[in-house]
Amino acid sequence: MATINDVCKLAGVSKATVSRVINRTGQVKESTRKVVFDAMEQLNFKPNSLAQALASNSSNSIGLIVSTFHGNYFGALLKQAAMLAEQAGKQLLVTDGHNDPLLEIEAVDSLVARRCDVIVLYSRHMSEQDFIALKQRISIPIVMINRQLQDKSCYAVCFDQLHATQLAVNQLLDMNHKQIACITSPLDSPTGLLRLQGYQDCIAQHHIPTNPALIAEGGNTIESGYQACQKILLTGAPFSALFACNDNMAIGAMKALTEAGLKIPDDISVISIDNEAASAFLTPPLSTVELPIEAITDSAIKTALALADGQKVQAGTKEFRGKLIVRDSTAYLRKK
Amino acid sequence: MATINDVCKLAGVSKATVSRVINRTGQVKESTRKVVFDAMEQLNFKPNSLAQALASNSSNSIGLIVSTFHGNYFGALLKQAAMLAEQAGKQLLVTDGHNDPLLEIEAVDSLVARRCDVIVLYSRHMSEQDFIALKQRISIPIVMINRQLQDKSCYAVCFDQLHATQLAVNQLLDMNHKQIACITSPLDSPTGLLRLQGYQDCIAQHHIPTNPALIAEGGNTIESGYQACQKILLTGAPFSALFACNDNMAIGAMKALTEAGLKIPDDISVISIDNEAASAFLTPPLSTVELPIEAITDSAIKTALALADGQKVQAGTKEFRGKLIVRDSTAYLRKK
DNA sequence: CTGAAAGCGCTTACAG
DNA sequence: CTGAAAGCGCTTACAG
Repeated sequence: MATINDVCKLAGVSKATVSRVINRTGQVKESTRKVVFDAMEQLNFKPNSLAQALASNSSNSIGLIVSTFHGNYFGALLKQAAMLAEQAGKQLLVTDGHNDPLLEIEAVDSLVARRCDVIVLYSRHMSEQDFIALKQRISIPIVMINRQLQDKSCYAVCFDQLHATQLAVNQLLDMNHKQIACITSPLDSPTGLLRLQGYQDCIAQHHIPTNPALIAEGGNTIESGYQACQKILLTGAPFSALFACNDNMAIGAMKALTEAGLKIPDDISVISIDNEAASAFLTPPLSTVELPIEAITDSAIKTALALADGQKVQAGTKEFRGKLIVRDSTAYLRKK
Repeated sequence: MATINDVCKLAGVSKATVSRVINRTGQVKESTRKVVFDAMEQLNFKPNSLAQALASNSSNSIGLIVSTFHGNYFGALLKQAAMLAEQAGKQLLVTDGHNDPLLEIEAVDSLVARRCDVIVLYSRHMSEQDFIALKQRISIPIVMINRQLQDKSCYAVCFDQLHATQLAVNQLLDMNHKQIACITSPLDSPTGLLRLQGYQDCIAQHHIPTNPALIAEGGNTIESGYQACQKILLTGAPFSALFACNDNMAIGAMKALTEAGLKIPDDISVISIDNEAASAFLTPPLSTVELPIEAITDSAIKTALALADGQKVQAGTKEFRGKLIVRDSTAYLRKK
């Protein structure tokens, strides 16, 4: 692979000059620019970005850690992030955090070793304490996605989980449902806990006692929603509506309900959170809460870009709100 | 950020020695190893992988270009690739090719600039000619996913598209369907063309004339499947079965059929290709062909790893076959 | 077992 | 407008 020295020889100029034409920096006479350019073409020369990064002390890249590569949710996030990074002329280095706080830290370290200009971390499980420690340890700015942080000196963006949950559950309550089942997200994560809490708060505000038989923990997958719903059905506890903490679990639950001979929404109303692409095309179409995944990604990446650029950025957590989308899986409770 | 020189000073040894303990290479007395190790700990030193790559002339990374970050399909591929790369102790550099041959070439060049040890390219649109030219131009080994290449000196893995299509369409034919509609993938890609051809071949083999009114081009999305199906319905041409070239389009089509008052599978059988996670949970569950996405990724990455390692690898295209999964969206044609 | 020195492929003051 | 030289943070023969 041709190096800058090969170009120098062929063009008969110094490395400094070649560097200037590569980077369009400083003054270069048009005629010598052309000579250098032709030499680069002829040798099929591509500057080694590792060497550039080392010499200029800037890798011109932003590191992104996602919880998992799986699913439409992170697909949308990655797509948006890649687009913004490209627009800004930055490399995007993407890493899989494997949904595990320890592996997330490893992922961050690998990004640190590659000297990213800034790191964006989407974490479901890392404790705030660990995050702060991490932030102190590395000397690269880091922005967190998906978490409401107490520490106001951190950069973070997240969804208003309680609000999203309220939108969903209140919709059921407004339709006169009293006996509302809930399939939760994994309860070892802050998001899972917040959504469960939101559900419980809404129920409590309407002076409805919580019924543990109507709550089952899921794993965010279709299959887990199916199983959790079967578990609730098995208790025999009556309910007229179901709130699933994400669309995938709602899809699984709808299957379990249908198999149990229940009609949606005639017998059971179903609502959830996410607005996956498939949700509008289910039978019946799923009522859900859309989360502004593009907007949150935008905010995180733009903050990161500004930080990488050395700009002063307002610290703290920015919160984004979801939007209720009512479709045909929810209906008013019929008087019996 | 601490450098190797800081560690040298603190530990009172030379760079060579520090390098040896970092890389566990050569002999180092246990006592000095410990001194160096402690110094690294104390300084929170992480070797700069850019400098390592430059000095050792190996970036220890494999570059991967996907057609798009969107969707479960590439999510599964990325997840698998990330796992294998990690196991092998390699960095995985992922880039978005934006489903466009020109941007794919740009993506490859950016990976070349980063001096990946090997590149894996998933391309839907790049012509074989362009690929060969690309391969010649860069001096890094490259393996192609998703394409059957004529040139036997290239490394490639792909699905047997004709076979997958036959599995689906023959299932319909075996169930006595004669009038079979088809929603194609985009016809500007080899995969789209192959699947259409497979459909046409099967029909022809059963001496059934092709009816252009029963064929509509889709865009691989749910929405496009919905629209394509409406278009077919509008022609008024009778059909008892529908083959959609992927699950997403089948989901959209099922919606359109249901809205038109048709029952699946009583009035219309539906089958497709992909076996998305949601497909088993639709009403009715979707018959489809599962493609071994993990296996193909495995093969591509392992080939890449061997190439990066300088091993001799058998060139040519490896082909993988899908598996028919019959569920309830298909039924025997009822005699009328 | 350890160190001095050259080198990886660039960038960037500094001088002219 | 251009070049010589130092330096980025490492690795790797080579010598001892």
